[in-house]
Amino acid sequence: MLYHRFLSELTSRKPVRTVTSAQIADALDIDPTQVRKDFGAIGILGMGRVGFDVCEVCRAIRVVLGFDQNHNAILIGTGHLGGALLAYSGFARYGLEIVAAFDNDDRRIGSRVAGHTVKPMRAMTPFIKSRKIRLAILTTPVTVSQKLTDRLVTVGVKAIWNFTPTRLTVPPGVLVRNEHISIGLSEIAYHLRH
Amino acid sequence: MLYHRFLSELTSRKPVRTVTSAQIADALDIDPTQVRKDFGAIGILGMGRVGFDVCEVCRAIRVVLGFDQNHNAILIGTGHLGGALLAYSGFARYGLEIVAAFDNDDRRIGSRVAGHTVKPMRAMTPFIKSRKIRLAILTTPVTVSQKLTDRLVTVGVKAIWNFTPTRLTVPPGVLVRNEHISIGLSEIAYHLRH
DNA sequence: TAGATTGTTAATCGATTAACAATC
DNA sequence: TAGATTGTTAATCGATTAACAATC
Repeated sequence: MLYHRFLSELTSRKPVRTVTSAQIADALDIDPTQVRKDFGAIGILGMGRVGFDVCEVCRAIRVVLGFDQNHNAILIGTGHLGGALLAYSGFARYGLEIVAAFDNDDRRIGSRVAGHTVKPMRAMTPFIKSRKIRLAILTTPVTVSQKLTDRLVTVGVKAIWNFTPTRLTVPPGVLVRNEHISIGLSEIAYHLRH
Repeated sequence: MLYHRFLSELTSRKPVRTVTSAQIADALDIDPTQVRKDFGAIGILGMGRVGFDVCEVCRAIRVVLGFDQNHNAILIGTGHLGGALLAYSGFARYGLEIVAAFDNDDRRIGSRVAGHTVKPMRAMTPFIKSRKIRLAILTTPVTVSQKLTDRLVTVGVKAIWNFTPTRLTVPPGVLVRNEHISIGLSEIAYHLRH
């Protein structure tokens, strides 16, 4: 992941063909052996004396991370954070497309947010089924997130990107990725405390 | 961090006095010895036969994480994401208060966002100096984030909470915490790919 | 060829887990 | 007292680092 970011930054600055493990290790402050091990693990072989082909590495990492496949997602909860995510244009780069946004609030339903017409909650289940949606982004109030999760799971959603500060319980086979702000905050608070 | 969240959830459900390391370990799916080690490391001693005092543990964790101290922060960039963060009411719980919001856009300057009047960028440096701000939250376009960071650092900011998808370079002693969406996204994409 | 960089095996380091006497 | 849970020491495991022959 960090490799991918570093390599895209590298190529965006000036077009380079190859990098050595030492260069990467220096920039990312890790051990060069580590880099070679990691690359080897995903089946990339370097070339003696010149290093690794940047394009080849990038491509392989994208495949491993799953960014080469396109995923359709729905977003639930069009408040501040939901709106910010809908407006974010960087998802396409990683193969993610938000294809619909849902909300419970009558004042929001039917309005347009960042190019999406907000749909009512009752339209959610049929939508998931017909479009075979497997990923849902949760930006709702905490009070409804667990109930909603249960509903999503029963209609076939396989991954939930949880932006609400709740720990969700799901059956095995379903992934919950928590994006909880307080983890980052704790690191900062710790640093500021000296 | 995870401990803290688990314990607050536990007490919010029903008021319990003590927990055993085994209970915590079960819930968080780790080894009970690990729990005792961690607690020991921050100076918390359990009681034989009954376990640990919940309140005492929570308090100690908050101190370690720095949540007991209050920090004033400024936010720069009042777009979608900036607005969402300004509207988020959960920061107070962790001792963080956003005391001012800045933007470059004339249409936004002077407008009110979630109770804050957006200030122009030229007011930023004097504000930081007079209020001795040590933390800045960055929700600007990527094009200006590094330049802005340099300015912030020279006027005394010690920590930057970076929500822009750029790797920032800072002098030693300054912390950058990156909140990059693509890390979470890669985990999800990986799972959906099976 | 000479030299730089790789892939891989061996050694080190740290963190996680197991075991158990001490304690309330 | 008896039993459960702790703190801590020892053992295991994995991951990181070092070393070096093979390679372009």
